[in-house]
Amino acid sequence: MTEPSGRRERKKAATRRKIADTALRLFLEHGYDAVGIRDVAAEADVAVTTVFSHFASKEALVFEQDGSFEQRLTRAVTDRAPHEPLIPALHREIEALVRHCLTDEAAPVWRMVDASPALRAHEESTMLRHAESLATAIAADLDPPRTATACRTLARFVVDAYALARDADDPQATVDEVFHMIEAAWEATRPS
Amino acid sequence: MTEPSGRRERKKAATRRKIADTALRLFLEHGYDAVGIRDVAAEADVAVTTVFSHFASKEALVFEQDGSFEQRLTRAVTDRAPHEPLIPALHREIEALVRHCLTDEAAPVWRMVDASPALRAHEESTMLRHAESLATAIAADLDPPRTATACRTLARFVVDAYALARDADDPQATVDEVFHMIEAAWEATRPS
DNA sequence: ACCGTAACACTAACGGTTAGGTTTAAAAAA
DNA sequence: TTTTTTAAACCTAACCGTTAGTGTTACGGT
Repeated sequence: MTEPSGRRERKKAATRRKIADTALRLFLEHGYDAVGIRDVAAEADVAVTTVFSHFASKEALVFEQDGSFEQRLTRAVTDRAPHEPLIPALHREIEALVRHCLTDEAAPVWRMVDASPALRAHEESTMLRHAESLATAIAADLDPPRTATACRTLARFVVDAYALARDADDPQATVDEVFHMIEAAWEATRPS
Repeated sequence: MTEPSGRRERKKAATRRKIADTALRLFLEHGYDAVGIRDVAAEADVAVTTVFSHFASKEALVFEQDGSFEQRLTRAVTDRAPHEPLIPALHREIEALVRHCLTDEAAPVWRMVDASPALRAHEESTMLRHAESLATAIAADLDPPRTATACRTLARFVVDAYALARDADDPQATVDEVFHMIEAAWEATRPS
């Protein structure tokens, strides 16, 4: 059909990035609740409707490039070294993701998220969606297969590890401790 | 101070119940999204502001008597028979709670909740709040104490069991399977 | 009988979100 | 090139949940 070539797409992407950048800047400067969509639109020099044609909601402006999270989780399962056990691979990936949240670049955003109920709620439900796709990735990639329930449960436990570690005093240690429990839970699903 | 006696309180309770009943009826009849707060207020013959003086949000109209959930979870921990192990007590309670959701009375409401993103999001975040208070209840009531992280993790796993069972094909079996994993995870936290 | 106050009402607005219909400019067709 | 089509962005105006401001009523304590 339409070969993806050209100015139109570039302009669209530029508009999108301009909106997202402007929004994040304003949010961090003045606080998420203090900045309205109309403010974002004005500062980015676009119409309000344009904002919503690029982003489904105000919260989505904050989690702009969050497609990566789901990808990284599922790839940690599917792209791992042959015969590498599942849990350590997930352990490593969650640890990396948690560490990324503590970056100087990412930390202020997460502080903002934790401060806003709307943003927290949005994050929680996207986490659950991610857990679902992680569950299917796990189910698809299992040498001795497990129950669908076991896979779904593991997936939820894994995203729990992420969530728990993110607002723990010692995120690093928390990831390890939770994964120690996850490992045991997963062992218990071994078909005898 | 003011002894809680009399007509005023009765009238207030009556108004509250009338609003909640009307709202739930309209929601089930026409769908949650199709019914506005103004519709609820008109049908209950109260002002819109009165609705919000009794309920914090539109979603709260659906989860009217949901204070019981948190209580039942924490009481399953604190009020259990002396020396009864923790996990089976939680197992029984979650099983009972899940079974309650499948009641002819409660099932349509949950179908409605599952159909509405707003309601789902609301439920998810209240679940996480419940997990937090369950975690403190667990931490307070432990013969050989465990890490705060271990308690929080267990609490989240338990509410995961509830959530997973509620939209599983065989809720009963799912509760058992998830709790089998939880039991193993909890064993792994035993101080050696 | 009186007063304080809790419950409710009314109006008007704010902020996120969407629908309707128009303009602009890129892409494809002629 | 010129024409036609299409998709991005615009504007206006509204809808809906929610809240603030400001009464008004009637219950309860004195």
